[in-house]
Amino acid sequence: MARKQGSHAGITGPKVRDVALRLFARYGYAAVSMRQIAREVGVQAGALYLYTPDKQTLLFDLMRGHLDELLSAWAEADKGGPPAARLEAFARFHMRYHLDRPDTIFIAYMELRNLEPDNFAEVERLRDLYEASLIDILDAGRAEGVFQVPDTRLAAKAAISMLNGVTTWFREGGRLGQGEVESIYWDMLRKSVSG
Amino acid sequence: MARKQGSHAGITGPKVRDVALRLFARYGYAAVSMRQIAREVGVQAGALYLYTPDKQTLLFDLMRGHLDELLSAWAEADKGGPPAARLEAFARFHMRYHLDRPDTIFIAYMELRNLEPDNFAEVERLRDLYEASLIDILDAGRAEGVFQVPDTRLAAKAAISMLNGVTTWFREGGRLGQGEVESIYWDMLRKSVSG
DNA sequence: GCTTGATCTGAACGCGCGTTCAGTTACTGT
DNA sequence: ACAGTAACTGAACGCGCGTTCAGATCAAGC
Repeated sequence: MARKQGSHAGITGPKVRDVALRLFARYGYAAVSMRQIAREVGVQAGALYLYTPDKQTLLFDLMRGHLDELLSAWAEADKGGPPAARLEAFARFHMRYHLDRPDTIFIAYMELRNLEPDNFAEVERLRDLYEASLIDILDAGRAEGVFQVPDTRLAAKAAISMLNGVTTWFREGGRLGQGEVESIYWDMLRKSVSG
Repeated sequence: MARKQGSHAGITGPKVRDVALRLFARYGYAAVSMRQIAREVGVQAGALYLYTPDKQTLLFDLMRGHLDELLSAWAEADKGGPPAARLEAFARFHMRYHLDRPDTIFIAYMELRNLEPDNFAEVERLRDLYEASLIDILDAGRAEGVFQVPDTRLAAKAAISMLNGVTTWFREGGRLGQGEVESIYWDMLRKSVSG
């Protein structure tokens, strides 16, 4: 039997990506089988190949899609203004965006080594693009004298590492709310780049 | 044929762990097969089971061994003194220790999800122990008024995230030397917990 | 020189892997 | 009513997986 009712292409396609995202995040790309994905989608394994040419592309599409969205979301959120304000906006945007998409972010940082070289290069390019927007802010602030950092590229890496750290432990309903955590982290970041 | 010459137990055992460490770090636990490990060690797959009961235990032993060493290394490196000095010692120790063992650290942070529940709990316990030593320093500094942090547990997590970040990009022979990077990171950390 | 035990091989076990494809079903357009 | 096509099944392909184990080999102790 096939296709129990109605057209499914518009449903099954996204569902495949959703399920793959969740399973890859939980168990890791290498540990998840196509049959396992198919089972949770509710189809046989063969049907997955109507929506992706292979498993590797499935992973790559998830990563590139994430980075595309991240870049355009920040482009929209960036209101300009003085560097200090832009940095705060960046920090809060980054934490909020990441906390809202834990699975996506987990994959983006953990499954890099499972990308084939070409795919890895493209993902890295997009990541550098995002990092560059933070470096821009730090450069602008240093030029104005409001930030004191010996090396903005290094500071950008340190800042992103710190902000990313939130995603590894924060859980809704814990000791502190998301807003409090955001403020505390922002405060630490602010001081770290100031005199 | 078996055992070409001399006794090998003292050689093969550590070699298995070394190879497993390197391969797990490069390709991920799930993506590395026992046959692949055996090939690089120079034995047949069956021989590995003289040195580990199974693949999972091999991973767990690497992790627990790492954390045991980390804890005792810090216990030895911690010279006490005023909180600011202890924090600097911690930061520099942490970066140096991690940069010296990139493969070990990579596994310790990436393969947690591949640990069975009991093993995970033990690893988490040891990690919390290490984090607690940083929290102690921050608490002491706050009590003396030299650190201004609203939440020492949060600050400890933020600090460790930031310091860990170094390991994801630093390569010997790059734009900056290890000493410079250490100093810049320490400076950012120092400011982030100060008024 | 013989036995003992440590060390390792080589083959095998059942199983699941990613992927392909001929065939089947259910809907759509005419 | 019928053809066409989108969506999917179910079986199969060759292959590698983790693990076990009987047997081979060599070093050491008596």
